[in-house]
Amino acid sequence: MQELCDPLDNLVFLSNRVGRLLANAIRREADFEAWGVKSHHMGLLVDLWRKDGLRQQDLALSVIKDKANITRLLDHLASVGLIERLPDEQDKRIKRIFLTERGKAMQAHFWPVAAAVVERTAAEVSAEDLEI
Amino acid sequence: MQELCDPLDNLVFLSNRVGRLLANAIRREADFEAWGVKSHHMGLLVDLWRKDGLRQQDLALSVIKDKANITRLLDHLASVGLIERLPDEQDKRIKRIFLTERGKAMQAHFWPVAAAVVERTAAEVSAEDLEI
DNA sequence: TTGGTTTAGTTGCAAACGCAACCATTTTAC
DNA sequence: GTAAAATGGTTGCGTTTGCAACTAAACCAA
Repeated sequence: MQELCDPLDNLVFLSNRVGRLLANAIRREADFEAWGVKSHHMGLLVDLWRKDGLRQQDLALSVIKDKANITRLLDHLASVGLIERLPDEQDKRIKRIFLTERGKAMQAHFWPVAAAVVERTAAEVSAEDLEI
Repeated sequence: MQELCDPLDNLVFLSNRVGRLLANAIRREADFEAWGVKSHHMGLLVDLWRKDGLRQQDLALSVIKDKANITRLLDHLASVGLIERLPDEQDKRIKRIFLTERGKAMQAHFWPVAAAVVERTAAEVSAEDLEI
């Protein structure tokens, strides 16, 4: 049993740790609260910065939060003027999420800081990675 | 800017996805609810299965939840007889967390199922991994 | 020693979360 | 075509979560 499990839970364990190390470090150094958002919203924003015009359902899958939460988080992001919901032309059920100018401005300010943090943690990560 | 960011947020993105893919798959196939715990407790248990006798603070760091939550989650795990808190001899502030026999029994039942799931997802993971 | 700072754990409270039920729209099957 | 099933999004509700304030114990400095 031990032989099977070690690499496996290492994988789970590591992937959790990496994401959280980064999240914590970034939270410390980049103050996204100045933009009117909290840490809960960052996952959504990062997704949108990667790819604009997603459906709420896409975001739910990628961030792995309930679609009900996505609704509420997007309500907030819209209220602080970072995103807007535009109806899909072909499918009237769908609302596509787009960054506003303010949303893109935030990305421009936020990205470099986050990048620096990740680069700094990259060393430890790859070190641990090699063990596996 | 774009050159810097792509590999970096891929890392964040991937590590999130991997952990959650696994978590979801395992939840579907191994019913830990039969042991009186919910998904929220699993991270804690996995940590303890890796290493017994940790402090609550250690668990908080590793699971990256608030230490207040660790207290509450451990309250529950203790109430269903999976763990016990023993005071540290040298430092009276510290409570060390140990698995009970029942806690170890759960590990024995749970590990093989989780292992199978992870092995099955390992293929996609390493595929995505190569992109980075 | 004493007094101030740090660390471990607990409790209160507001916010975020997952689940389920719901409405609207689209797709599938007959 | 129409009825049934599936999909996208919203709302309600009970639980979990993070933050802040707190107690107790250990550490450090004068």
